[in-house]
Amino acid sequence: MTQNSNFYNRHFLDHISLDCVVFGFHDNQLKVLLIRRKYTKEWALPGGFVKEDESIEVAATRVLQERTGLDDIFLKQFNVFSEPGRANRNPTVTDLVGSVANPDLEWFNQRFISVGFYALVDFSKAEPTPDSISDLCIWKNLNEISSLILDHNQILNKALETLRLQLNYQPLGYNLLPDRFTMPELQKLYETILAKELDRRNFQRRILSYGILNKLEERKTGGAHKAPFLYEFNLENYQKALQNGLNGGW
Amino acid sequence: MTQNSNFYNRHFLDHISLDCVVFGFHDNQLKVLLIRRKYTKEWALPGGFVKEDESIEVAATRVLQERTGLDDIFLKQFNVFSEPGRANRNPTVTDLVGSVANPDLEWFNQRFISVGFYALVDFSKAEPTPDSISDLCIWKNLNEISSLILDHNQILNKALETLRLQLNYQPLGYNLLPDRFTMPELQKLYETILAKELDRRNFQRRILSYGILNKLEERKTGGAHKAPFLYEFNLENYQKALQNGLNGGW
DNA sequence: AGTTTGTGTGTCTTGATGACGCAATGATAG
DNA sequence: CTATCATTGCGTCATCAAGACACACAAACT
Repeated sequence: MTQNSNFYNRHFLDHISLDCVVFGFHDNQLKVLLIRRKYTKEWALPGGFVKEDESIEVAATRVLQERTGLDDIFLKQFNVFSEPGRANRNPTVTDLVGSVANPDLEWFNQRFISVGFYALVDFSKAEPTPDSISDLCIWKNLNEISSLILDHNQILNKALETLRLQLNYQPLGYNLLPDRFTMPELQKLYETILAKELDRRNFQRRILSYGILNKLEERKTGGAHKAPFLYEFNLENYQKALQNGLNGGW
Repeated sequence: MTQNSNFYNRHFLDHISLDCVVFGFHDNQLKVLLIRRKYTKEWALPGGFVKEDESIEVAATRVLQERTGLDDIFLKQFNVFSEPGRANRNPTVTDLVGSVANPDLEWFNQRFISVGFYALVDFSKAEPTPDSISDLCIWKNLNEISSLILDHNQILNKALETLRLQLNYQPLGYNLLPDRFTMPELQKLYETILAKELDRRNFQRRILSYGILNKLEERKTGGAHKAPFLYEFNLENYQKALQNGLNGGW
């Protein structure tokens, strides 16, 4: 009985993979971390496999550490992708490495069931790093992402949909914005995720009513036009809001 | 390379299982479908494995068909449970079948990563049926469920938590109540899931404002006290509400 | 200095929500 | 047969959140 297989001398569970939709925010644009396969030059979500002694969350954390250099990433599993059809579209071994010299690489040809995670990271702190089968790992603007391998477009869309839902009962921004930020920046983040415009004044009133922000004395200098105030997240209340939800319907 | 193994002559993927938290509603009580292991007499959630040609959703549907006799069940995956510690607590083969006569049964001793589903079914239409390694399959009142095998208590709690969250932006009841029902019955369903009492009059106003109910002329006879009106779900609006959400925060 | 553009703050209205009142109904008890 | 009682139907009031919008202020550019 083989419970696992070798891949570059590491033990992974058969049939189980994970894919990460890593969101970042920069230049008022929502960005997603992508990797590019060495040989096919196709784009894909960063992903990985599960070691013998790892939970799938630990595995995802490890993968993200490798891809971004960051620990302590906000991570959430949101869906399992398991259509048998996924496997048909799996890259062949040669797609991945360009040769089949290593018999261990046949391991890639099995059917995979993939657990989707989405992650929120501070754009400025991440250092995108490709994995062994990729030659590029970079941020792409959400609206400039075209065709990804396999069902990765579907995974990305589902992640966005989930993020939008979560927005309704969870605070957001701490993991995506720098420590100090302006109200327009926070609003732009919301608008980008929701893909719609919000009223400036109503947005501010609502966000402030959650009590998750500290208003600073300082203003953002350097920009053209009137200098906006800087804010920071009130971590204590932010965590509370994450746990208890924001509005709570019933 | 073994991509799968035999178990009673059927091919399942290694390492992957699924567990279902099946909710039903009867006698103003929220109930969960449980099975009892033949040899250890321990209680567990109904579950199963994934065949070569199945998605995990199809596998869960098949399992639920076998356990309840029902097709077209409301089903939703809500979490993946993958702690390596789960495996340590896996039942031994002898726990499951009482002997190791069949070498295929060693298959159970591998590590499993389990996808959790919750299901909502019409209590009166389900016919609980045990699987091959169980001697009982019955409904248990939510508040009378004690210790389950492995991490099944944790799975159940997470399912409940998810259900409560969904309640905030999705209609609920069509899958759990008979075709025609009274307002107090619907309210009791909500109260049971939320584990708190709601104001009768405010509940009615709010539920009716969603436009997912048709009020019938008929009243429920037979009960002591004033006869309440009967309602049915407006399926068209109900489906719309499922898709678009109820309140929509932003 | 006036214009432009974005920001800070406030008002008005509408609608949803929570708390609660009261009359009507239908079985049951005396 | 009538009083009682629990439950239901329907309504009111106050509060608060949310959308639409007005106006003044600040910083840079012409």
